[in-house]
Amino acid sequence: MRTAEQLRYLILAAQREGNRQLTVLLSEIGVTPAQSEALRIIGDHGPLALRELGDMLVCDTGTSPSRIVDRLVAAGLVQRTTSEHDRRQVRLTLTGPGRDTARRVAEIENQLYDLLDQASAGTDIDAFIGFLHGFTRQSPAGLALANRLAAEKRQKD
Amino acid sequence: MRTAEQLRYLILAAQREGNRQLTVLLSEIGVTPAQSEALRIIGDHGPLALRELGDMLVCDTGTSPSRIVDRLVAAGLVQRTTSEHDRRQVRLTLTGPGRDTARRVAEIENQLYDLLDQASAGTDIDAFIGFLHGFTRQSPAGLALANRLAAEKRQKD
DNA sequence: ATCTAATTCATGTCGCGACATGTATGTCGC
DNA sequence: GCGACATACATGTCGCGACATGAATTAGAT
Repeated sequence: MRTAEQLRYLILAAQREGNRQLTVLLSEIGVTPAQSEALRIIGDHGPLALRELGDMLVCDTGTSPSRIVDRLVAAGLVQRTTSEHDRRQVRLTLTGPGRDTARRVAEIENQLYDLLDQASAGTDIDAFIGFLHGFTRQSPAGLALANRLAAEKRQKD
Repeated sequence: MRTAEQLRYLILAAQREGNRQLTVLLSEIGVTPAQSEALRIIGDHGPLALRELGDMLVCDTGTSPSRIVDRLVAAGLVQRTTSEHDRRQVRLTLTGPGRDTARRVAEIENQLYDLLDQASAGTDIDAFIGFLHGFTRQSPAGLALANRLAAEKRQKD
C-alpha cells in the first residue's frame, strides 16, 4: 500500500476514532460533537448570524447549519431571534442552560486534549500541523478553522 | 487554541477536504468514496462475506456494510450470492462492469495519491503515520486498516 | 419609485455512519 | 435429536454532511 494511501486511511481512522471517543463523553450531557462545536462557537463569539456561525464551523461547512441549530433550539440551549436591522438575519445566543452546557463541553474537550497531548508526546506535532494547514488551506473546512483562529485573536486584543 | 484542539480540527478538515476531492473525481464514474473502498476491497480480496468486507472497511466500521453493498448491487457492479456451505453467509464478487469500475477507481486513487505525495514532499510523513497508527490502534477503523494490510501481505506470499 | 441582483435562511434529497433490534441459520452441550 | 447459544445478515432510526432549490428580504442601479 502506498504511503499516501495509508496516510489517507489513517486520517480517516483518526477522525472516526476521535469522534467516537468524543461522542461517548458528550453523550453524558446530551449533545453530539457537531452540536458541541456550534454551542462553543456561539458561546465564545457572542450573538451570531447563521452565516457567521457557518463560517466558523469546521464540521458542516455547507451553506447552512440551520438544522444543527434547530436541534440546539429544540434542546433549549440556544435562542434564535430575528435581527432588527436585517430581518433576513438571525441572532443566535445561548440560553442559561446553554451557557452551562457550553462550560461542560469545554471541560470534556480539555479531557480529550489532555489525552491527545499524552499520546503525541515525543512526536513533532507542529510539523504535522503545518502540513495539514497547507493541505486544508483554501478548503471550506480549513477556512472555517482560520476564521475561528482569527476571531480568537481578535478577542484577545 | 490548544495545539491538541488545532490538531483535532485539522484532522477533521483534512478528512473532509480529501473526501471532497475524491468525491469530485469519483463522480465521473458514478461511485462515492465509501462505495469505491468496498469495490476495491472486493476486487482485491476475492469473494468475500459481508463480515469479511466489514472487517476491512475503514469507513462504515459498524456491523454491516449491507447498505453500501445494496447500492453496488443495484448499480450492477457487485454480485451477491448466498454461500453454499453456510447459508447465512453471502459471497460478494465483482461483475464485469464492477471489475472495470474498480480499475478506474484505482487510477483515480493514484492521481490523488500523487498529489498527496507532492503536497507532503519535505515533511516527515512516516512520523505522522507512526503517530496516527498508535492513536488508531485498537479502534475499529484502525483494526480495519490493519486487516487490509495483513491481507495485502498475505497476497504477496 | 421600480426593477434587478445579491444576501440570508429554510427545506428537500441522498448517502453515509453509528446504534439497536430482529430473523434466519449454524454450532455445541447434553 | 434437541434446546440454548452464537453467528451472519437485514432493517429501522437518528444525526449528520453535501448538494440543490426556493422564499423572504435587502441593496443597488436607473
